[in-house]
Amino acid sequence: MPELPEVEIIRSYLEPVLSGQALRKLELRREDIVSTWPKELPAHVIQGKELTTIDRKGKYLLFNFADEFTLLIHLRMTGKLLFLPSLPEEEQLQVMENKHTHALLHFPAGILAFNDVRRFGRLEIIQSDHSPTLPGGFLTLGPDAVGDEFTWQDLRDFAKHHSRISVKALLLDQRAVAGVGNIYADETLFRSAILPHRLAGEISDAEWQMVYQELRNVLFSSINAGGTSFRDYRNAGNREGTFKQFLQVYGRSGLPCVNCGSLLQTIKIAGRSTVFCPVCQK
DNA sequence: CACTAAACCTGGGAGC
DNA sequence: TGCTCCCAGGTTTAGT
Repeated sequence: MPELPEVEIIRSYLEPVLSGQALRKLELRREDIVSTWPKELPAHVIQGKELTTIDRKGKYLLFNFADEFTLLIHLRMTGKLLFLPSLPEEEQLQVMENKHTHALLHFPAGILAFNDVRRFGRLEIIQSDHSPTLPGGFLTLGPDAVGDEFTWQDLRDFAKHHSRISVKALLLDQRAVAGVGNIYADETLFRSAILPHRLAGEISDAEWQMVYQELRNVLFSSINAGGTSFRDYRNAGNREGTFKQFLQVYGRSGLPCVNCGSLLQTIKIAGRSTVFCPVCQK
């Protein structure tokens, strides 16, 4: 799925074209991709309401509507948000007829389609001021990885309380820092020259500062390049991002390290494939 | 606390 | 062609 940079690309694309518009209709082709908090809330409660802003926290998109309602969208692995007016007519038709298009948000400016092959993605409609009832995954998010409030000390402090997890597992833990997934975790650790299976409790302050800097650098660079399209990711205009060409380890298992020429290795950490250079990373 | 596997799903690619 | 197996930008839950 999209990680933070890809979700941010989608957010920044949609915000100027949709904010200020009223949601004319929420068309659900499948009911099971939507949940509401509290449960009794009907999903159509946001129909007719003005979309005021589109925010992002970690990998969540927040469509903020009038009267304190918010539509949370998480794309998980293969979810896409496609703004149909940005697509050639032929592609619009394909999206409308695609069996994996599960929801359509009708705005005056056009239709926003939610498409998700694997159906892991979710739409969650919440009352913004009822925080105790919010979905757990959203409530426990740590600081956003590109936000101003995020500091290197957040990483170190999380490590103090979870000293026996690997540094890779820490980066993937959305409670430690929100928005990092498998691609950018591996890229960050390579650029920091740190082995992914090192224990979080044994990372020095200087190393945490390095991880923090490299994480921010790679995320901002990817945002500037339109994100990474490794396989499924497309932006709201159904176009690929261009950051794949700058990946140094992700997807390069068995290929030579760009620094030293050693063959990159793959191990499993926290259930995820992890690619690293056994020589450059210490 | 922390690790693993399984669950949620579909499709693409490799190997036979 | 077709079958089987493995893999996938994520997260949650159950079991050890």
